[in-house]
Formats: sequence, structure tokens, C-alpha cells
Amino acid sequence: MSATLLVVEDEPAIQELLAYNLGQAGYRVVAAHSAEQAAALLRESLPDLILLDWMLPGASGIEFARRLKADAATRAIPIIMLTARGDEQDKIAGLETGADDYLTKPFSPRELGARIKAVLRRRAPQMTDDAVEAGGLRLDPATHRVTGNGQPIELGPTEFRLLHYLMTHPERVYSRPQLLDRVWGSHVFVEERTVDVHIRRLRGALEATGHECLIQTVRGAGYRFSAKD
Amino acid sequence: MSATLLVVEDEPAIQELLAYNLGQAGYRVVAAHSAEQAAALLRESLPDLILLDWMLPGASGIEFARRLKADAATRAIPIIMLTARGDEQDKIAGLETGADDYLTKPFSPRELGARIKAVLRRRAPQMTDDAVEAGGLRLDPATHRVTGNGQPIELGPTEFRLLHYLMTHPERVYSRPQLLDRVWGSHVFVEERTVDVHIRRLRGALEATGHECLIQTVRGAGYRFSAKD
DNA sequence: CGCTGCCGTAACATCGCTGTCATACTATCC
DNA sequence: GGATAGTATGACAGCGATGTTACGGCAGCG
Repeated sequence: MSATLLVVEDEPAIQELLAYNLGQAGYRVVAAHSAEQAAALLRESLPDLILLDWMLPGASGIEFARRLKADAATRAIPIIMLTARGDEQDKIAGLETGADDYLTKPFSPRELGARIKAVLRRRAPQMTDDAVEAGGLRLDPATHRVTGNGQPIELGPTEFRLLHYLMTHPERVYSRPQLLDRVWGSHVFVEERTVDVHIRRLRGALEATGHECLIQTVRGAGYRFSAKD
Repeated sequence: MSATLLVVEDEPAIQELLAYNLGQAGYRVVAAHSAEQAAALLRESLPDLILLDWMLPGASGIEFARRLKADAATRAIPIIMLTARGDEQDKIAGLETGADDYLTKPFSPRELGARIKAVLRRRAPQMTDDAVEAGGLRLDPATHRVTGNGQPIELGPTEFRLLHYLMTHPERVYSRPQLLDRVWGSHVFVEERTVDVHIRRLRGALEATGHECLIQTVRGAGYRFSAKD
């Protein structure tokens, strides 16, 4: 459940520093020293977030960000810009190209961590490995464990992801296609009714501690996780 | 619930970007790369809003907008213009042809979303998923929930849509054909009397918290939602 | 290889929503 | 007051959405 970060930074010292700190924080880190290398890495696999230096040799960071946001494959990836000066002009320009946040050097590891978590939480709350709790039900991605009132609950991988998604997006209805997109992945071809079955299995598992009522059916709309009522 | 957007944009990269972002935001997106293709699509079905590029091959965006506003069938559809530079002259001309808003490239997804919401709210309030409240009655499309003075109220899908439409268009009488058009959809063949029945069911559900008086009958005209009296 | 656990699909059962009708009620006009 | 048009109400049949279960396939593992 740990997110993968791509660091694009030409100064080796800072790159090392970032890689070490982020590695310590539990992220998987992939590093690139130029926009070209970063682009090559992106062809291999997509990270969950990109840390992008403002000043890069060759294509500048802002230009690279623009390219990323123009490409269907990479546009969904949140970007945090690393900029040397706190120039308001740059900040505006950065955010306009689609960057989700920016960070002014020098920055503390603590601040870096906080920004990354905030951005990941905003774009995809289930990517952070913070434990979630509601109504006595607790799900901890770090230990891959679910408990209801302290009692352990066994879940299959899909039910775990499903519950994780719902718990990190509570009080909101999701249709079957939406859940398939966000829990199964957007390029999977699966019957809509499959969602029903996994909801059923999830409820079955939650029955042991009486938490099945947290998964609510909204007829004609989809499903909702709610600790109210 | 979710609005349909028509994107008219010849640059594939920007079209993709828009389609992706808007799709994520929960809108249904139809794309066209030219005014001609857009016109053809409009003959099939009408979107709730049109995002129109200023520069288009063939008929320019401004000319196309003028045509849309000249046609009775499409005149009501709001238009947001996409323009490359912040040229004041273009802005004036765009708004003069009937565009409801305009957006200067490059723009952030956040700003795009805000503009679309604002325009839709103005033209078709029930298309946004903002919560509505009046007289202690609260309806939240995102969570698909209705409460009266905090007490949950159960509604079927049709009653929910009906109440949503009425609450987002308060203090105004709607005839049965109008309600059938806007709540059921324009190409559905249903008896007019059916509206009565659903109004009845809606009132029945609202009685639990004493909110049934918000749905008022206007003899010979139709129904009205009003928090006054 | 057999066992085990998980997954996706299909088939069936069930429940609730929906549209229509018949009937009772109410307002308006003469 | 009676006639008439408009509206409210309750019952009902049909159907679609959802719940539930069973089964076959498949990957991991000993």
C-alpha cells in the first residue's frame, strides 16, 4: 500500500537527500536527473506522485509538467514542484500548469513529508497508509489488518481494497462503475454485478462484529460507507 | 445528477486533458474536434454545457457560438469559451456572442471545475452535487441523503430526483409536463397523472418531519416548492 | 499434483420501485 | 346547490435492481 514517488532533480546531493528521507518515510522512490530520463522511466511504470525540480537542464520543470498534464497516461499523477525561490510569480505559473503543490528550498524533511501526505490524501486518500477508523471499525493499511471493536476480521485482498476505498471516502455514494474504476482499476473489464458479490462478502465478514450496517445500499445509485445512523 | 458536457477542441492533447479531468469530476463528456462534428453531435442529443475552443479549423469558435445562439434548439445551452490569450478584445467579443464565461489557456483543472460549476448552477442548479437546504429540509446529492430537522428521510430514486429538482428551483410553479421533462427526461412516455402519485409519495415521506407543506399544489398550474408561509 | 483460498460469473430469489387505474375528494363556476 | 374539472389517495401488477448462493477457474503452495 506504500506509494511510489518519482523524484526529478539534477543536483545529485539533493536527489540523494530526498531519496533517503522518503525511503525512510516508507515510500518507494525512483529518481531521475533530467526530464528525459524521467520521461523514459514513466514509460516503464507510473508513480503515484512526482516531485519535480523547477530548474532542470534541457526542458525546464514547468515545461515538463505541462507535457505530463497533456498526456492522457500521466495527467492524473499529482505533481509537487520544488522551487529555489519563493517567487509568487513562479508559484502561480506552477499551479496553472497543473502542479498540485509547491515547495520552496530549503525545506525540512518534516514539511516535505507533510506536503506529500496532503497531496496524496487529496488525490487518492487510500494511497496513504494511515489507519482509518469509523464506528468501531478499524482498518490499518500498514499492517494490512482490520478489526471490529478490537476483534480481528479476515478479508480477502479485493474486499480489503474495497473497504479501504470506502472508508477513505465515507459519506458519499459510489456507483458500480465508479467502484470498478477506483478499486479494481480503470482498465479492467469486469461485470458490474461483481461489485455486488464483493459487497456481499465484505458484509458477511463484517457481520462477525456487527459492522455490516456501515456498508449501505443506495438503490439506483450505488453503495456508501457511513458511520451515521 | 451528472451533467453532460460537449467539448469542442481541435488539439487532441487538450481535448484528452479536458476529457480526463472532467470525467474524473463526474461529468459525462462528449468530444468533437470541429464545429461540423459538434453540430452533428448536437443533432443527436443536447449537452448541458459546451466548452468551445476559440480557434477552430473551418468555422471559428466565435462563429459557431453565434450559430448556436441563433438556433432555438441550442440557444439555451450555456457556453464556456476557451481562449489562448487573455486578450480583452476577444473576451468582449466572446461574451457578446452569447458565451456565458471564458477561460484563458493555460488554466488549472481547479479553475475549470469552478467555472463549470458556476455556470451550471446558474443555468441548471440540479446538475451540481451541492447540498440544498430550505426550511429545515436538507438534500445532499453527493451522499444521496435527505434529512428533515436532522432526522433521516427515506426516498425512492424518483422522489429523490423530484425533490432535488423542486428544491433547486424553488418559488416557482412547474406544470406536470414540465416536471416530466425535467425530472423523468424529455423522451419518456409517461402519463401526466404519474406526477401526482409521486408528489403524493414525496409528501408521504416528508410527513415524518412535518415538511410536506413545502410541496404546494397550484390548482390548474402544477406544483411548487416554497419555504415561505 | 492435489489442496486451498480467492475471484468472476451466472442463475435464481426477493424486495422495492414504478406506472396506471379506479375512486374519493375539493375547488370553481353557473 | 349542483355540475364539472382538477386533484388526492390507495390498490395493484409488472418489472428491474439488488441479495444470495453455487459453481468453475486459477494462482500459490506444499
